[in-house]
Amino acid sequence: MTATHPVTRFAPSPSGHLHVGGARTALFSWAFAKGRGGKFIIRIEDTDQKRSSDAASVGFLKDLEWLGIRWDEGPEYTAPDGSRVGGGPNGSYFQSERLEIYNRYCQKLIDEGKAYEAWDSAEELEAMRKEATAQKVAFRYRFRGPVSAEDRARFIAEGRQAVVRFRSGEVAVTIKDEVLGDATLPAGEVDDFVIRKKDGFPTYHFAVVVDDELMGVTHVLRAQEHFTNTAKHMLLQDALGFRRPVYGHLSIIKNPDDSKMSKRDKDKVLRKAVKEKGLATPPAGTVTAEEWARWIGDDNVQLDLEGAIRLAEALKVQLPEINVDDFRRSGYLPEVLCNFLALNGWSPGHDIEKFDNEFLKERFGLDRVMKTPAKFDRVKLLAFNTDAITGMKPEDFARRCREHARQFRADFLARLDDARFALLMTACQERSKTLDDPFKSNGFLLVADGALAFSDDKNVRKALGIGAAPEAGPTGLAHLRAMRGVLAGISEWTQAALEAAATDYSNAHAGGKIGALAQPLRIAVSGSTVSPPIWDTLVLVGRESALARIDRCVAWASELR
RNA sequence: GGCCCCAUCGUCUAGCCUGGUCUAGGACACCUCCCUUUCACGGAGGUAACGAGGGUUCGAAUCCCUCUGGGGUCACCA
Repeated sequence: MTATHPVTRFAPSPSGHLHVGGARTALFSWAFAKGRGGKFIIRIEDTDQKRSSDAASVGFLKDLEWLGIRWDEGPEYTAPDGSRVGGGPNGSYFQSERLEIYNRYCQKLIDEGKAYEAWDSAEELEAMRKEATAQKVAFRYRFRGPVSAEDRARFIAEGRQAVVRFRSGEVAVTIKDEVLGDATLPAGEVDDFVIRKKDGFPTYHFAVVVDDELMGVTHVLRAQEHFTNTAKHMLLQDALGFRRPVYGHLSIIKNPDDSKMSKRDKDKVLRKAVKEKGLATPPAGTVTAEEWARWIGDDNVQLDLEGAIRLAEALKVQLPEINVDDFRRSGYLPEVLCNFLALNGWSPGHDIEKFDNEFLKERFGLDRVMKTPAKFDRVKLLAFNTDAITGMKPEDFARRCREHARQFRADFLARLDDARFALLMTACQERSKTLDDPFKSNGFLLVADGALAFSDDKNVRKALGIGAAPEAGPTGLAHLRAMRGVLAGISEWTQAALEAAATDYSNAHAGGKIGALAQPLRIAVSGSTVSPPIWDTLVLVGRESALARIDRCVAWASELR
């Protein structure tokens, strides 16, 4: 590959979910390569045996696909539309399946005297670190002299295993970075780091350097936490005679409170709520006692998503969206998420801020990437999503909501016939900020007439005229009683007929103020003062249910004082 | 703590490289008013930033230094 055809890669450790920070890195890497006629590769960095690597380990691939980020090489994946991505000539794209390759290069380094076996135990290393801390210097591992053949044999007999360390040499290293600029680490900063672990697996530093070379990676975009590591990678590249990719380190994405956006944030919110409420046992139907105990006992333990959602509902707290999948569940559009993610850390200039991935691909470059960390502003994301939904063709909105419902709101699909579902869509589009809003805010459509709870709040009382002075005229409740009769006698249960009948009534009895009876009706059929337009709502609920609900509401409200 | 990096409205950012056109632009949020059968949408205005201090210069948001603040990293995790 020449410089005109760059190769980028996204190389996460295995995970079932794609974090927004990772999504942005992937998006930028994809845009950079694809906008220049190059290739985008995905590689799984699963060299840590302690982290499980079951089938769910590449669950995040579906998130990438959903965002519209396709890879030219990498794990094989079949998209929901049946198209296949992945594969490629440089496999395996799982590092755990490339051990012999790493070993070959590792051995080469040992043979050339550029790396060596180190037999220190964890305790010995710990002691050395303590010593360094006591002397207030940073711990740097250095070659401790050759190990004699007898010692080596003894270590092996004892069952000890060696790691392989890279002999870094005490040289200053200048990190070249297209985003942050160049930085020089003084001599001695890089120590003799481990390149092969006791278990025979390569460390990240070693595997990443070997794979980037073998896969022809020309440009590496990764999280800023790797910035200093780059020195190690450069030293390794020199020792191995490898080419050096161009590096660009991306700043982190932060929460509004300045903390780093983390997958643990959900648990953080839940723990806080539990603490505030002084809960000692899990609310019924949320998580099992064992899960609860494990979770409470260790702040590093994360609840599984379903359990976390149930607990959040029970505690009445809102879980923060962290993963791409969370935003999907909340009804955000993938193109909006991409747009917004790109805006966190990059901008095309000229006051342009709404764009699609095609535009990103054409315009993205490292020179306009921000060096500073960005706070993830969900409010602005929501505004972007709202704009996109408002501008959507009604048929597209309906189609995408239906798809969303299939995944996350199956009960609506089951309960509403096609005509009503379609009406719900048209009634909701202009007031929806997400694909989930039509469902989230219209739960009253699913409850049985006899189970609808009326909200006893200020707005409801005002609309119903509870406690109003008699001389103020007929109350909302009185209008509701009267409208019950009007509605029962209506010939056709359509928006037009309902509105006409209500208008007649309001002209005759409410001074032409339709709101005087629309609000009580809304309360009666939906339980609160908020719903889609009232005539749509009445049609959605249906005549029989509407009348039944009005009766119940009248009975309920008559008891209010 | 050592090493490295960074610094424009509350937030995301434009401008900085190639000093003057910047009494610093846009977007989201916020405030006011209008529209309105609820909620939301929409319309019209408005508040709001160059972290501090020194230089360089006729002139600095833009160049240099110091301070302050923030971030990253110092694993047999990636």
